[in-house]
Amino acid sequence: MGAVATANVNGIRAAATKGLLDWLAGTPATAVCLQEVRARPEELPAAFTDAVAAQGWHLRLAPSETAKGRNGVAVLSRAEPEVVRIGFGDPATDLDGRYLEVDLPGGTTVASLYLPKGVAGTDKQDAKDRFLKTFGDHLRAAFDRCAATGREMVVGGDWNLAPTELDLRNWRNNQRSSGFLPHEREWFAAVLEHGWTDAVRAVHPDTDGPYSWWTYRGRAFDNDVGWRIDHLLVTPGLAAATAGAGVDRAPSHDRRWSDHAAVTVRFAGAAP
Amino acid sequence: MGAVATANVNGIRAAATKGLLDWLAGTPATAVCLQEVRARPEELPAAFTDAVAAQGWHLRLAPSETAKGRNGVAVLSRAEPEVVRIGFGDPATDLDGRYLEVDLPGGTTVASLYLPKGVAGTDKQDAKDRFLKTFGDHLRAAFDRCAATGREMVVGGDWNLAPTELDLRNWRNNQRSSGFLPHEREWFAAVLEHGWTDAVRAVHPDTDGPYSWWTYRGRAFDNDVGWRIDHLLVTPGLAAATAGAGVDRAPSHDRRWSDHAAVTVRFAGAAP
DNA sequence: CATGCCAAG
DNA sequence: CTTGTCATG
Repeated sequence: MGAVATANVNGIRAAATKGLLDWLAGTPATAVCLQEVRARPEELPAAFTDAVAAQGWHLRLAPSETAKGRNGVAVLSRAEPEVVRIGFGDPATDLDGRYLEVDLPGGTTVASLYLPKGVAGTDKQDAKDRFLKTFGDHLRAAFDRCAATGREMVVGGDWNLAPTELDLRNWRNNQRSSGFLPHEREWFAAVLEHGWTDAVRAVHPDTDGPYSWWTYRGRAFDNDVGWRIDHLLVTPGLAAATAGAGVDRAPSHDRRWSDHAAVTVRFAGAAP
Repeated sequence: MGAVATANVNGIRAAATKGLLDWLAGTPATAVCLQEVRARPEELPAAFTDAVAAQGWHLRLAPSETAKGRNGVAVLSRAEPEVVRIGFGDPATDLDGRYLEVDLPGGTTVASLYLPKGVAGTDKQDAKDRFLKTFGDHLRAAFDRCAATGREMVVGGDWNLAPTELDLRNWRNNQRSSGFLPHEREWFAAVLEHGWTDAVRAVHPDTDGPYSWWTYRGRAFDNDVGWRIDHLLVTPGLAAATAGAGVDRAPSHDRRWSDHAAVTVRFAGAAP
């Protein structure tokens, strides 16, 4: 029995002052994927790294080497990682702090993903689309490798993409918004078609949401005007072992430590 | 009986959240010179301008037209100004939000000055030195005009200059620092020589300080490692009427609303 | 060490 | 609306 969580922390230094440590202390997860860490390891306050270590976490962090204070993904795990891989072999993005894989003891790989945010009709969307192309190839190859070797894998992250009409509050108004463009949804559908399982959607096949991101502007959080863009994709063995999945929506606006909420999947049995 | 104060607020919007309004409500001053307002009039929160008006102040603000969020001087007065003049006729600096004069009813002029900060040996020092030249001419001309017409005048501001060894804690270490360069001190001495009176120094001729600025770094405020760079210069009639002058040092580090403290001069009799 | 600006989200 | 950066103080 174990669990894996993912959370876009929107600046780990800010989140640390607003309750991230309390959340970490209480999560059932044995591995946590973080995105938008927005700090290099040496920029983390000692008080934070000390507290994380005291809670029994191992931290592996892939900051952006290309833009200070931007992006940055990490994996916290209760077990010490055996192998760490930064990027997925794409020279255009490997140093951007967007993808990190750790192999954990027991045959499970946990990956943290921060997929680029696009702006429809701009060069940012072009960059996102290029990432989707190369990352889609990586996801399929990783799936096949797991199938061949018997490993299990979780890819947790901010995918900056709502897969279906269930996954954002105002889908009709957002059909030309990046994150809900037809070709982005088709891309995600093809990933699932290859064999990956969207753990939260598998557990909640018909509900609106649960959303995982709400803009800080206006009353979006209080009115639950959100998007489900943070996903945990799992290989078939973990999909079969899934015992629950959902969003840890903060109890109140004042208790949020990010504009995203953490997403968690729990597994029955040994894994991971 | 009246009083005039000067304060570099280091961002009036930030100062407003930290106690500036309480200080304004309690000051005996009938006119207050502000520097580093760092906002245009339309950028001030309505709650702030409303509170200021409710306290009975008239606000005249000369923001920087050349750099957003920089400089900016203002005068608050209990009486409504009769005339407002921005700059002192120097095309190189008039639009920089560094100098404002208001003529108040009763024959008193109050000016708010934010003299450039220099960095010794750089073009910033060259700009400061050019300002000293043209502003020194203005000060002398204004003094002579007051003498000829019977007006009184107060020039309050951040002069970015400690006039003597009494005016900074570590003068030996700062002999090559901008703000304590020999030619800057000579410039100030020449201003006094022309007839202007440094009100605080006149009241406290022999004391170290009182300092009016302490860097936010380290424990400068708690250890009183400061500089006296905020001055109120007055014409002879007000110098003769001076009943007291000093620095309103905040009671604690936590109660400061700026890295500068307010400086106040009190007058006996009618003026201003 | 704090300000307001900025690009980004 | 919030993040971290930056230039400036």
